Amino acid sequence: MDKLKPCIHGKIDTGEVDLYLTLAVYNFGFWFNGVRGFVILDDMDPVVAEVSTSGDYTIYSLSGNCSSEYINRLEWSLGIQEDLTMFYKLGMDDPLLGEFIRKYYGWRLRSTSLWWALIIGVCQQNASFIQGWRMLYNIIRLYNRKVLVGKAEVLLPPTPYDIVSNKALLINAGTGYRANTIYNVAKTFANKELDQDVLVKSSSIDIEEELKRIKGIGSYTARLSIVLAFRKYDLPPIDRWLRKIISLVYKVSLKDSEKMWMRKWGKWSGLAALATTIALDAKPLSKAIERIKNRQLAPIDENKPTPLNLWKFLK
DNA sequence: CGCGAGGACGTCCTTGTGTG
DNA sequence: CACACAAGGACGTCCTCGCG
Repeated sequence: MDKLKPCIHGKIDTGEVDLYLTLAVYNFGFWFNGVRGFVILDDMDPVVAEVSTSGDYTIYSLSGNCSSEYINRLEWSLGIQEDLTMFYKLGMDDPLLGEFIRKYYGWRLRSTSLWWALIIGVCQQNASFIQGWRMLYNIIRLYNRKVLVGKAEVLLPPTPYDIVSNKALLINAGTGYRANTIYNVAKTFANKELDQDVLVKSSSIDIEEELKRIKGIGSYTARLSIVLAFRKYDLPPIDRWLRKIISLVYKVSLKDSEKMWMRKWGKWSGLAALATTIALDAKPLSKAIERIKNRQLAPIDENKPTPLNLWKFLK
């Protein structure tokens, strides 16, 4: 097992960002325990930051040296510098997201590598929220890639090479037909046909088209991974669930839902889409509609997995 | 010929029904 | 009441078909 050595200590000036929320949402127990999180800054040549909810951090790398660029990357991953003023302004009185935005204004999306973002997207296909995250959990557990961060063993997502050389584990992870798509994605990365650092310079529209060339990656998956990996929010990943909800809340046809959403949220459309899943605890459609009717538009911590408390269940 | 609508597909979860 | 099992629901992508 690779041993990572500490290279930079520091404290994040969090401003209005709530690191608890930011680390908790859509996370696993092995990466967040309620007070400290591990943020993977490089999942190929492993670089991992250990971050406390108060902002103290240590960055670890193989060599024990690392450029201060990694501090930027950590802050970027946690959305520290992201100015959401306009997003809040747009959403403050929104019938769907208003309450969430008022109560959870400290939340920031936690970004991932494009590689892992695509896997997240594929696992959400044709699956309920918990089903998809269980697949991701299984993938990480089965490939069991670990590094030593200080004294702690930390799991990392498998690399594209791990997956290309052992496709069978994907099937065991309960990914079903998605195994083929994940394998296709892995091959694309392993063959260097996809490069996050190159793509980042393109527009969302062009990135989406590029990603859709991979068989099994459609519009939803491409857009979700653009949101997660690039913090570009202008193209919203809208699934059946959100389409129905939009049509209900804003009284538009299913067909016009996406147009309506983009008109309302503009360049924040993708972030708003993700926020909606958190606000409604990613409940299946029928339950989500009930929640909207009862005006329960902020997360409720029941004893069941939700985006916000997932880390308490999948450890 | 290009485009969009809509069906097929596939997997696991939830809900409902029946059994002991 | 506990459990097993069946049926239906939740979903995104791909492909076909028919329309303009």
